[in-house]
Amino acid sequence: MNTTMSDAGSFLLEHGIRPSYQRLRIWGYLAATKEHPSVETIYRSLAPDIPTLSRTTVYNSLSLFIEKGIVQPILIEETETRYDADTSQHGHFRCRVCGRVYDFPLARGDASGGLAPRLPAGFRAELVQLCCQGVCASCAKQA
Amino acid sequence: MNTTMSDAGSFLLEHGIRPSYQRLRIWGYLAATKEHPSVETIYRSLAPDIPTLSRTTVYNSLSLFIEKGIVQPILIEETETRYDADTSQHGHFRCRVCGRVYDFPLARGDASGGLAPRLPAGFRAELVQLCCQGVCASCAKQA
DNA sequence: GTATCTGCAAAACATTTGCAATTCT
DNA sequence: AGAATTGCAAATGTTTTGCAGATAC
Repeated sequence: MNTTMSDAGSFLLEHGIRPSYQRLRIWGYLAATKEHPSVETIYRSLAPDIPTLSRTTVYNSLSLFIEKGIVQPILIEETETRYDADTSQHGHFRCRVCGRVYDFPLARGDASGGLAPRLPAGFRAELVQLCCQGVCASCAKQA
Repeated sequence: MNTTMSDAGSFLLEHGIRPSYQRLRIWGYLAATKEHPSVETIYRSLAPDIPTLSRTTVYNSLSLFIEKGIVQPILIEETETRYDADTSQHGHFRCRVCGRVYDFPLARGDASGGLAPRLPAGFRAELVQLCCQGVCASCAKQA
């Protein structure tokens, strides 16, 4: 990705988010990584550079991003929520050895498979998530 | 389901779990419900009947059940983990209005769709979960 | 009699809330 | 000035841990 800070500003504005310095930095960090970081990871990555940053602001910003639809929370760990700036349809894989969370593409889904599950009549899904757990290629090699 | 207490005892034994009274009751409760209860729900349901029961024992028992593969934790709520005694392949739907978690069957999965996602080479999935969120039929009717 | 299991109390975390200080317009 | 935002401190709620007593084999 080749997103400059001012691009990010426009992007936030377009989604009804006032681009404060903290929000820009948090968004910038999240958009640039594929690590699916937790609040703690985001905080620790930015804090050295933004000494006054607080965890509360990270929580606040992420809640706002989720509400505005530009970030997706990933419930793949028992202990903490992870966040993903990629809101396109894809699956997540968590390695139980190293803890990393990977994206993976979904098989081209026909209406009945993939991520368009056949729900009972009257049920309307707004959000669908496919989460796997296992051992990643990198950790499997070392075993 | 038509599981008696002694059946449950054999079932636990077969899975390497010593069937203490508490474990029997917790397993019995979980196996009989489709509510996907949290620790708190299980505790509050059994405590009136087992006055000395502690949340710790509920946590301990569930951890053991998960380790032995007879219970699945469901990470579908941000606040608390829910548990399912049905370890067969199925999806979960959480209603954001009433909070209930429903099971739903998965579309017959061909190898590339359903719940057999195409992972990158070297990745081995041990657990796959499909979680949806939205509004259930019952809550949609009332709106 | 030795292992295991239970349950209380305290600790450890992640997350939320209240509020005062700060920043932006 | 007025509204939104930040960040500290305290509260909340879930889950874990240490340990002493109870229970099972």
